Amino acid sequence: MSRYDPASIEPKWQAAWEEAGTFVASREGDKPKYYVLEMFPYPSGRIHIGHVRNYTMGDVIARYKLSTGHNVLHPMGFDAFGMPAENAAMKSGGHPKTWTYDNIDTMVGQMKPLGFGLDWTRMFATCDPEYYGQQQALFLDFLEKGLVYRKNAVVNWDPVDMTVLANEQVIDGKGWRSGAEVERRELTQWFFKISDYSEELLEALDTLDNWPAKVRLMQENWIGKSRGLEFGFERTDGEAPITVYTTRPDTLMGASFVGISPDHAISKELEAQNPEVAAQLAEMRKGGTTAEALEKAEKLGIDTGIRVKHPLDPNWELPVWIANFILMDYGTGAIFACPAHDPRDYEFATKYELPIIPVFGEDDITEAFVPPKTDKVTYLRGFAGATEQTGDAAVDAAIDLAEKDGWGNGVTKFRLRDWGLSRQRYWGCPIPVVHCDSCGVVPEKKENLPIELPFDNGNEEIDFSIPGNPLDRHPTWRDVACPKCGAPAKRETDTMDTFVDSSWYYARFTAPRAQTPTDLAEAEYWMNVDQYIGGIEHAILHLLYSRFFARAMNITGHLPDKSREPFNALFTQGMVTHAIYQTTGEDGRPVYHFPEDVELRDGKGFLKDGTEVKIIPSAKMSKSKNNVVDPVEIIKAYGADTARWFVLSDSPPERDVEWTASGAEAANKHLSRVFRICAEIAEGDVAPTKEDEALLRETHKAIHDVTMGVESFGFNASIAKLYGFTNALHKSRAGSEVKRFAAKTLAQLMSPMTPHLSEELWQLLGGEGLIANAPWPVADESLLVEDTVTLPIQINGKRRGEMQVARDLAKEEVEKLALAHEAVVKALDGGQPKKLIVVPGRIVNVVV
RNA sequence: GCCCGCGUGGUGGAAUGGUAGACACAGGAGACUUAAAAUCUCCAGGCUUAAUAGGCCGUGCCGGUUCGAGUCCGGCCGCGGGUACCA
Repeated sequence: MSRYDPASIEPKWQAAWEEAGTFVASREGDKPKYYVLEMFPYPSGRIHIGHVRNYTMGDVIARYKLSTGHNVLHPMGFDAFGMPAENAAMKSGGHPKTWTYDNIDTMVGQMKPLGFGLDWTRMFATCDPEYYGQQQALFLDFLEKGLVYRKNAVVNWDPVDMTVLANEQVIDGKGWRSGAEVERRELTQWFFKISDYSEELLEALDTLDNWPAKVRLMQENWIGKSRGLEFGFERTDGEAPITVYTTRPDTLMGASFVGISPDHAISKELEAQNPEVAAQLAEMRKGGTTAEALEKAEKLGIDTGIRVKHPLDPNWELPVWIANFILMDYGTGAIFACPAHDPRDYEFATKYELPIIPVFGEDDITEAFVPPKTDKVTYLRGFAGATEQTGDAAVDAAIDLAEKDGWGNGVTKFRLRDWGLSRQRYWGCPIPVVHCDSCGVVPEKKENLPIELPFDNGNEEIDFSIPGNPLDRHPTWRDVACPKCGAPAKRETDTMDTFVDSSWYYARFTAPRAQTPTDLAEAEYWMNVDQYIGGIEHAILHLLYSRFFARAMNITGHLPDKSREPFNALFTQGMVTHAIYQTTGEDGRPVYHFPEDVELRDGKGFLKDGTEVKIIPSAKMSKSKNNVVDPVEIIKAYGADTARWFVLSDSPPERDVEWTASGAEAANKHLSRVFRICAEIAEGDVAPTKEDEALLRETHKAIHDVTMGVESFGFNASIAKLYGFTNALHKSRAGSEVKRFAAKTLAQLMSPMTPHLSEELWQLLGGEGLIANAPWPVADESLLVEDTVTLPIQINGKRRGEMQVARDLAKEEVEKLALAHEAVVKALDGGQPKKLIVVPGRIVNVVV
């Protein structure tokens, strides 16, 4: 009997699938279609174990759907633009393009041996001119429909390198290379009008039944619809009033001061007039642009000297402060502060000794009191509605009053901001417009697309060793004739955010070689994505941007109406995490070490030279943190099926798993065992026995349970059942015919997870054709029900015994049997039960 | 800071509000073997007990709802993800 030898069987079956075109998506026949998509990878250089887990899950679905009679589309590509390629070029020379395509080659080379049922004929990378040229066409169509515009926005500015930094490149408020303190600076940039769709994107969340509730909740909070009051504070100096927006108008009697953003028009006016204010504002603008940095920054304020009148009491004057925690992007960039009921206002008021006046609750407070708006509270200084009411009711009453008295308006606002897509970087999709002195911003002509990135600068490769955007200092690329008037003009040198690339790739996969962004007939057939699979880290940005893009593509005629929500079902798989090993470099910034360089002793980690490293447990695998685990060694040692089986077993797919190297060997042992058991059965010649029926029942139970697991993303549960079924098959003394049926079924049930082994077993057991094409087994319902069940007996909720009863035994009979049970008799001690609960087929609980 | 999750044996984890720990890993005992590997059989939450039976404790911590809570509710603690230029 031959042994399980993945090294020989895996390439054999991969070749067989390729030759048969098993996974090439086809529209043939009148089969239903199924589109399964995993979030495509960034070509970082090597695939890691998280990719294997992600793509194996998608492959299980794809192969399962193929065997249940679907035309399956299961494509793969690369999200290939982005900073790491430029960083690599900066660090070790070379060109982002060669770096990226080399990485893609490597990764495809690593993925193919895993035997994924992918349609490789559709593969593309977003950095292919063929792809990004169509993206430029989309941009031009969006521009024409008013879905793109320009405005000022704040970026991280490194004053030493004279360059824009990504948030990731700002570490503790300092530039990652220069170490200089970062400033916030305004630039004119391109924006998608996603905010026009705030309401629709919010409401449509309700239709996404097959999305995780937590993702919908996160998007709901991100879109952040709020109802509040907008009103003007009259200035005592007679200048134009300051308009504020507040979601808590009920706390107006607790007003302490009016706060304006450092980027507010009044702040800028004062900055121009007053050098002292200018200096203080410069201080406020230090640090990064992230919400976290802004929120956590020490509260800073400047008293403008301006005074305003309280809308409810003309004799009450409030000071106007510039405050660094107020965002210009949200509301009107100005607020009234109520320190008693807002933690940030409280911190600010305490620091600058401004009044703190409670509006509801206790009159004597030591921290901001912020109960949920649905809670009823007692108003000490209410001015609208009842004395005792919920925050929501009080807000409504305050808005009504303001509108009735004519000093304010109830308005609905969204937190969602327009999507800034401009990036001052080389390795991205060029924005296809030209800046002309006389014509202004001129769209490039479609026939000139793609506007390709220049590979070199004249005769030499583009230089990435100097900070800044090489496109900006590339005259032959940058200087062009205006497409409209022909006069000398300059190409836009900003490129697009890489989120643009990933916002429509799912649509492109339906017709990856089309001469237009999509082919409507193909999109009509294959869209929507029936099952999208990816990491929870994309819950907000990528998924929201994609939802917006699908709408924009529908409006511009590139997608059918049904695709305005492009992903019918979403599954967010957990991440594969791994500890980060960190020390601190001479410059005070963190240095990350590879796991193989760290020795673990008593839960502490040490470098070879004995330096202790800080261990940050369970962190997302990230190339920049050097904690990525490479699956190649496992594949080499045990084969692809073992790797696939292993990443699916044990952990529920939605949960994070901490990577450990043990266990792979065990998975391999199990597959060898399955091979051995099946090979023996293939050769067996035993007449039917009285155990046949029992094995038949086990087989049908396995079909049922494994199928349920696959359908519900419970792959770990499916695998647990498969272990159980394998053990049952191994122990069974049934005849050869039933055993062969059971073994063939086992091979089929395993085939989405371990396709190569299953093909081999299928062949060995005399199955017809490829197992990949064999119809999925169907469980015989009549063989699933057991005649008798074990009923646990509880006394006061604690298990005290059990009894065997017929499955459909009447409730009264069960009660009678339970009361006669030894443990119950003892507990009752002659008395009557207080209560008797019988859950048929489940449990009996006696309360004494 | 804010939003969203997660927390169960030595380990990964199972459990429509109904027998907590399925299925595995690591471990232990035995069979086979000259021996080892491989394979096969069995044991296994903690405490109590010579052992078994029995009992008690036990799903991060504190409290609540319920006949019954890992599961639902409230409050903490810890860890992770996102936080709009990492992808």
